[in-house]
Amino acid sequence: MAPPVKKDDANGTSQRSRSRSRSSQWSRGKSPPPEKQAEKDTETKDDVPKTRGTPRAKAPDDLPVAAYKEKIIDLLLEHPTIVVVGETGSGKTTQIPQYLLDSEKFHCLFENKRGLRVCITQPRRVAAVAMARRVSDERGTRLGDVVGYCIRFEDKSSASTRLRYMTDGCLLRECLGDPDLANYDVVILDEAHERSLHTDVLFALMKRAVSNRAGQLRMLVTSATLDTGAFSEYFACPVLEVPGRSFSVALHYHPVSKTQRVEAAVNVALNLHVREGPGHILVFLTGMEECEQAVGLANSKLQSMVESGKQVADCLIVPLYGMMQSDDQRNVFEEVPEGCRKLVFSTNIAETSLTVAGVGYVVDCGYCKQKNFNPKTGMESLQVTEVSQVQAKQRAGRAGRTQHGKCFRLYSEETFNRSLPKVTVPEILRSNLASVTLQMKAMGIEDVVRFDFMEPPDRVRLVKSLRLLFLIGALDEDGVLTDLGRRMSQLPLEPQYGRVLLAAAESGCVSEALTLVSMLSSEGVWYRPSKHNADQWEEARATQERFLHHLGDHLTLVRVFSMWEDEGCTPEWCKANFLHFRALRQARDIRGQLCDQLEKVSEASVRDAVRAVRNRYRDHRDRDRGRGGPKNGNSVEQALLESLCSGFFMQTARMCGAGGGWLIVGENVLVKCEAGSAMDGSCAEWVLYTDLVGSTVANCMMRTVSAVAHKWLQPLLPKLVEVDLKRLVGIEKKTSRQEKADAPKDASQIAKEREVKVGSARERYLARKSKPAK
DNA sequence: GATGCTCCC
Repeated sequence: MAPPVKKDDANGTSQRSRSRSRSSQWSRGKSPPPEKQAEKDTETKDDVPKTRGTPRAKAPDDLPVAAYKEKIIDLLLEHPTIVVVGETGSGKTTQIPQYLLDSEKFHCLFENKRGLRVCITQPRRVAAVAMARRVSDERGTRLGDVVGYCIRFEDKSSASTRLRYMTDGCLLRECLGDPDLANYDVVILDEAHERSLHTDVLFALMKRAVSNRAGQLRMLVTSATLDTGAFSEYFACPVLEVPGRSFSVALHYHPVSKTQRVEAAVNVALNLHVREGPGHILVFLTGMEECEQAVGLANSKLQSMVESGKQVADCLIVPLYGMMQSDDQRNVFEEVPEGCRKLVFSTNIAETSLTVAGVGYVVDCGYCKQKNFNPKTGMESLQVTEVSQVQAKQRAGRAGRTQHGKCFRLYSEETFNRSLPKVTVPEILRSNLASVTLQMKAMGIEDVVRFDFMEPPDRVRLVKSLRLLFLIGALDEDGVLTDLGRRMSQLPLEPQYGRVLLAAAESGCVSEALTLVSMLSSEGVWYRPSKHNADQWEEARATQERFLHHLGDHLTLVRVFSMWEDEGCTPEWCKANFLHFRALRQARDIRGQLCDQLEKVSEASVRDAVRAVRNRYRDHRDRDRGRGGPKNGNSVEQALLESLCSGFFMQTARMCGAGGGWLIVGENVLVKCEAGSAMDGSCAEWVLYTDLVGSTVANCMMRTVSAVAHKWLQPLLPKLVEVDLKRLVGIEKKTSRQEKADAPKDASQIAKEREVKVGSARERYLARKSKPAK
């Protein structure tokens, strides 16, 4: 463990009485040291070889992976693809690329004489950067020279770069222009066990590329779990196991009912605190509310223990979750004085993304939240789900990084073995595939439905994504990529947003559309304090209400962004207005990138248009400040909403009855706006939404909603019934056998028509019903 | 009667 840093305590109060006040003071008040620290750079990657004390450029030569150096090279000489299983701390991410780079005999394998080029993918940006830094240090070179990295917004590599660390998403995008990856001789897909969406798609693309390149492209897949059957079967390749180097973790099972998990977790944690020796405590819960609740609970329980005269050591109690203010998040990683224990209540952010140093005890509630996209309804839900066995092991492993640890699972061993799924459902089976499908089409993969995925997504999911791409004009009726589609694929966006930008570029609102799409792409602009803090919660609600635009949430977002820019893009303004600075800054970065890329793919000149708007805005700034925006702004606002329709006309709904909600087009589903929406309580005839959220069809809500005019939708809506899925999927055209297969389609057509009739009958009924009630 | 785990281009 790192030596404890002397931290002077301004209060000078006694160790004993401090436990409560200190924790609250640390988690809020004192601002962090004024170092210019990038967000979330506190992360350390599991694989980084540990060096004690001051960092040392040389890699420790006792890394477990070192013993396998020759074996890895030989295997990779012999097989185009291999899988390496290495537990945390084996050094695989940093060392293997160097072994390849330094091996004479490995170089001989390749015909090209430009020098070996290796690409190593990571699921996370920070990891890609950290790994590149580390390896560059070890080799004593300048970052960006022999060793570099490439992540969104930042390419720190050059023509001389041999080892290129990058995010999986970046490599996927690179595949667009270069499907066989001619730029590389070796590709290493790291952290494959995480099964990120992009890595899963890369599996398939790489398999193809390896075969196309006939021996001149080698691939190495690394995974942390032992469950590699799926990998070796899919790639038909050997698996090499490298031992890890972490401490043992003793498992304890302590089943509690699902509803009591927060309180139980707090009790177990406090018990550990009172009884056990050194080592911080990390508790896994499902979300922000639970973490905040647990912090409150733990503080008050500890307080009453102290009051009842119990001997309790000092303890810093903090929450940790992604949406936390960055100062607060940083406090979690600060050193504590000797003798003081950290008790961290965290979401699964601490599972892989962030590492809290010095953890000796883990409490695992056995649940996590998982995002799920329902292709049938287009609904996104966030569900509390049982963790997988792999995830549970990952959580437990967090206790054994620096010492022998203990892990308390709030479920039985039987549950672990019988009920928990072995692995987490891969993202590709839970996600909206529109973007992935479009990219594959753009790479020339025609038959997406029968593509050789390692774990093929649902047919419904794939077909739905094709349908969506057809609706927005990215594919023609035979599923062939259109020119419009090619341009959309070039933009790092969900295809629907890409469609909106391209439409906006033609209709004079491109600057506003760039702002809107950037705000939508950046997550969580609104700061919503925990409900446990009622005053702050209400203050936030009231403050945010002032931004609302009467035409909806989309224009509200545009307004927020331009006001922020107008106020100098400061974090202070964000704080005062309950907005996430991080999100706005991210939106600004995205906006810049999109502006450049849209310029390349759009026929109109985007940069000029944006500049013109900025100048106009500057000239009129003082006069126009205030809620309405520019006087002639109405037309720009309408143009923006109209552009929005071209990407989202299938996500619109019509007012049903008086105040009864809206009925989604083409579906028989009644929906409302999410609370806090600008359209909540509105009686706009037609609304458009960019997200639909909820857990069941019965309680789904529109999120980010705007009023739209029917005349904008009218020309677009007929497309909804025009789509012929069979043609789209690419099933061969009319044969006699085919005609038979068409019969059920007619039946479904009839069913659909009936559905529409029932829908309108229901609508009339609801309208009647709500009238006398008024 | 109700709200947001985490990443990525």
